[in-house]
Amino acid sequence: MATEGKFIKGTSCNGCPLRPLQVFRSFKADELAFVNHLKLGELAFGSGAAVFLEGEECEHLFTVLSGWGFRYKTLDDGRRQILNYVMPGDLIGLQGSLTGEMQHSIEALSPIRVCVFPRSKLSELYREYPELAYDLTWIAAREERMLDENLLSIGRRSALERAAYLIALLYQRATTLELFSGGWGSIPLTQQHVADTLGLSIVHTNKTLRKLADRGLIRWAEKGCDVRDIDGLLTLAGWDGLSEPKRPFI
Amino acid sequence: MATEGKFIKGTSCNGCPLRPLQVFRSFKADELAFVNHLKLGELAFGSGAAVFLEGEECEHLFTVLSGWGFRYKTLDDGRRQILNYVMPGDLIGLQGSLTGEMQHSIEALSPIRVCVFPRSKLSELYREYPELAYDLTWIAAREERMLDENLLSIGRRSALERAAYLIALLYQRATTLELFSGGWGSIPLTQQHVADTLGLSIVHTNKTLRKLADRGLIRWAEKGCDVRDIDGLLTLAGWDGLSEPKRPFI
DNA sequence: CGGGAGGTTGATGAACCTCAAACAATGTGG
DNA sequence: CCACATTGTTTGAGGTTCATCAACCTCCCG
Repeated sequence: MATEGKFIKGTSCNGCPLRPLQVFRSFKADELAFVNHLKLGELAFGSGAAVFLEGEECEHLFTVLSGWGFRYKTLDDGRRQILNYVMPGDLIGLQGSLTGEMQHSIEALSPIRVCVFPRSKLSELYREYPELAYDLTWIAAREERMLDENLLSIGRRSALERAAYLIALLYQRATTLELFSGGWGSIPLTQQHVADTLGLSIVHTNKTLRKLADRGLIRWAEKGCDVRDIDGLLTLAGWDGLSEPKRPFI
Repeated sequence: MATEGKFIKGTSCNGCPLRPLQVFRSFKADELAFVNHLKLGELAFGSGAAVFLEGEECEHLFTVLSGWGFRYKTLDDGRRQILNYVMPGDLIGLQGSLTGEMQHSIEALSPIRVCVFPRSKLSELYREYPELAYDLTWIAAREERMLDENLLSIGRRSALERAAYLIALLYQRATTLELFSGGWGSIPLTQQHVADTLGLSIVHTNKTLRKLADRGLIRWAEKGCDVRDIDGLLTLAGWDGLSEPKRPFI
């Protein structure tokens, strides 16, 4: 896999698949026009492709249009920590655009399409569209909130609670985005990904997931995970669940 | 302790203790005037005071002027995770200002003074001062970067490496702010704080810190920690150290 | 003088990691 | 078509790391 992204030029924001979704706020006409003006085109990555690599210069900002990915960092000896997952509507590369160099990597979990913006036009955005600028800050703050939750989970929850929290979170995020609507869909993960998210070894992750499956909370499918009992997961994790009101995206 | 904050009205930005520091970018005259216009006054908290509590409505933004504090979250049964430390120049309450309700708590580690801004004037800032707006996003992205590092540490480093990383980080952040200039200063922590940051029990934290001390890397002082060998800590943690160019603050 | 907060230490067991092996599913080249 | 490699999952054995419990100690303060 790990294919380079394929570039698709000149697609308009009018047919954006995100815009109809309930979760996202609607744009005013001039904002939409401006975002359309920002947009360079789209990129498509195959499953397993590197969207960004740590240390790279970052000329572009991406908004995910479809597909799953994950952000991660590694230590020198190869130990990997997954920081968060990226899903449709998420903005990626903002950190890099502000500081010049990416401090983390991003990899596609499934085939993924992103919308491409040049970072050179960011200052124009800040000057001309204060509400979009506010949205950017809001988006950064949302990411921060997710990281806070994640840190709490890894630092203070047991392996079983952690796994329950992770799967419940991914399930709810995906549900809000209507990714599972119309029948079925699995969370496209390997147990290695789960392990690297929870800070556990793959062996212990396997045994932990088995416990969740034995309790009827999840089912491990071919290349992924199905949720069987979301309330059970939430209870086990001691978590209230996701509350996301209408939110901005760019 | 845990005293309520004492409010001090009408202090100007001209005498701001942060402005002379090398780390911070300088303001243009009109920006400075605007920030001064934003500023309501200052608040002083005693050591151990609650600056913010999770779930609170958040009317104000604070910029730390002096002192140390920490951000944390807790699970229902009381387990606590420290997410990050706040030091002079850090903006706190941004998350809450954007989403209405604080998702984490902040407590003072030492006596702390903060600068108070009303969140109601944020929209004015975004409309009139795009560069300050950009700075706000930048600041949010910086916090995100620190959380990424933290997550990597807790998820994938051993207890000893984690402790080394934490102390090295705090030491370097403090050094950049010239907090230890002119002789001596310790990082004002208890071992309970270290434990809640690293996701360890207090007993094991104690044994881990003892190992660092036995190796001559740190010295545990009365109510705090002195760094003896910063390079040793960095090597042990497998970390390059902090690289912070001039950065914005509000 | 007593009490509380913070630090230190040892014993014991649980949680988790590493090593090792095996299995199923899938794809590849001959 | 089969032999073979690859990727992902599963399981057991044995060892390390870490948590919990229980003391005890020091320092500081009322």
